[in-house]
This record gives sequence, structure tokens and C-alpha cells, in this order.
Amino acid sequence: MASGTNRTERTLLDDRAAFLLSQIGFHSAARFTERLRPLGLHPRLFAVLSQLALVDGQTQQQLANALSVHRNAMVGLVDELEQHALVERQPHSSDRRAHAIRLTAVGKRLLPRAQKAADELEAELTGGLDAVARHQLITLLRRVAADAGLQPGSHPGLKENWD
Amino acid sequence: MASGTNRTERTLLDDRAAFLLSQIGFHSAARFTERLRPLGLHPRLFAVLSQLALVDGQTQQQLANALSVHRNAMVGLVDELEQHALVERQPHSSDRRAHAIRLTAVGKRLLPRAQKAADELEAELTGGLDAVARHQLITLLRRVAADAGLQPGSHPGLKENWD
DNA sequence: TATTGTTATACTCTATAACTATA
DNA sequence: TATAGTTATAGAGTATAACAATA
Repeated sequence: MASGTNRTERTLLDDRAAFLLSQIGFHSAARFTERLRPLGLHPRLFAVLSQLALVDGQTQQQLANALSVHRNAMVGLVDELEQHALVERQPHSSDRRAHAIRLTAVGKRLLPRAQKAADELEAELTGGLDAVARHQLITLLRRVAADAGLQPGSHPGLKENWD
Repeated sequence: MASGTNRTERTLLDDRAAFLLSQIGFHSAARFTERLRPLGLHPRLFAVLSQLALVDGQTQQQLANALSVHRNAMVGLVDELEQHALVERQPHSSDRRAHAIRLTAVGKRLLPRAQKAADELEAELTGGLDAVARHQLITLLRRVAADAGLQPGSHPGLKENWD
């Protein structure tokens, strides 16, 4: 190794998928946060909205399970969404302890804009790959995610944490 | 968990490289943290050690630049490493303001064990792929990282932050 | 005047426990 | 006795500013 301290030297880390995944993964999350900010949205709020788009009217506990967050944390997330008038807490039909969380009209209108932000991020990250390579990448990533036992749609950044 | 809506439904997120990268990336980081814990090491401490293995005797400012962290934060990292006797602050040969951070014998002995932890994580994450697929994945990831302007060896989780 | 290292402080996030009202 | 939701608090992690010594 030369005596000069050049940047651009490769560290041992750069040949490892594990490091590259972590590095790019954090970058992707940070960029998504940036892109959602103009919409007044945080990725974890987007996650809740997406889950409700899948099945509207879920209880907070159901949402917490689906996203692998603690019910305590879900309180704050629903609070935020409700403050922005994106969801409403409605009485649950059969369990008076629970709330049915429903998307409002405002929330439904916001979702496609958030989707667009996600699409643009996807283009930003994979724009350098042709269609074949991009498809290859996604296929490989899904295999890795499945092997790791990661639940589709749930994100380890929303910390798991049980009683 | 009682009355369950079943997981395993696909959300819109699962077909996006951006989400998969973020999801797997956080998982990878969490698993690496786990694997380093028995060594009394945190990933960001490992990052500093690795950087020193590349060029020993760097100043805190140089380390901070290489890893894209603020020099304020580097103080604490070097503190921790010094408490574990993995590095030493030595007087700098030409600049009396600065310290030359050097690996101790203990630190040098620890490094290969940390490398082993990284190797094992690599196997854990990519063990389901054959050699060809694994190589494909790494090639694609390096392309994405380069396109995103990510510096080899620096990690966005160590927040960038300048004066 | 600028830079290296340091300290102190404020701010955000997350984890945990404890409480209520229902079941 | 267990569960849904809530609240309060402590802890970790990060950001910011300001300071002393040296360049």
C-alpha cells in the first residue's frame, strides 16, 4: 500500500453485501424521508397509511402487529395522522375498548402523492440500471429478505418490541 | 396475538428496490450489532478500528473525515476505544493540537475476531445464494452505491454533520 | 483567523412501566 | 385475568454551540 493517504481506497467493507446493504439501506431511508418531507409526512406515517390503504378500519393493535411496532408507539403515530386529518379514530363496531382507524378523504388524496415520491426515489436509486439489471436486483433482494425471515412490509427501523 | 388478520399479504412496498434495500439494510445493521456485542464492540467502533487498520496513527479529524462523522462525535468514539484499551492517543509528531490515534496490541488482536463476525454475517445474509448470484448481488449493489455517490467505507448511519 | 480537540446542553427517539376501561 | 388504548418518564443517540490550545 502506498504511503499517500488517498481517499477512494477500498476498505475491507466494500466487498461485503452485508455492508453495502446497510450503507445503501440507510441512504435509501434518508432520501425517502427527504422526499416525503414536503408532504408533511414521515416514512413511518406513510407505512401506517399504506397499511390502511390495504385494509381500512383496522385497530391500533392490528396496525401495530402488521408493522411490528409496539402498541404504545402506535398511539403517537395515529395521533400525528389524526392531527393532520389524514385518519380518524372511529368507534369500533364490536369492541368498545378499540378504535377503528379510517382514512379520511384527505388521507386518501395524499396517498397517491406519497406513492409518487416512492416511485421517484426508486428511479433515483435504480436509474443507473437497465430494466434487466433492476429486475435482477429486486429478485435477489426478495430472496435475501425472505431468507432473513423479514416480513413483507414491515421495517426493522420501526423497532420491534414486545411486552 | 389473538384475533388475527393474517400477515403475508403483500404491500405495495415489496416490489420496490428502495424499500427492500432499506428493510434489509436495517436488518443487516441490527444483526451486525448483535454479532459484535460479545466482543464488546459497536459497529461504529468497528468502523474506526477498520479505518485505523488501513492507516494507523490518523488524527481524530482525519478519522472523522474518512467516516463522515463530526469531529465532536469522534471524541466519544475514541474515548470508548481508549477505555477498552483498543487504541491510544499519542502526541502528534508535527501538530501539537492533534492526537495520533494508534491501534494497541489488544486492538490489533481484536480486529480479526471482528472480521470473523463480519464474515459470518455475510454468510448468514447471502447463504441462500449460490456463488454466481452472490457475485451478481454485490456487483449490482456497488453500482447503486456508486451512482448514489456513497463513499466506500462511509456509512450514512454515522450521521454526516458539518459546521 | 482558522483548526484540533473538548465539553455542555438541548433535542429527538425509543423503551418501559403503570394506569383505565373494557372484555 | 387478559386486552386496547393511553400516559409519563427515563434512557440512548444526535445535534449545536462555545471554549482552550495551537497553527
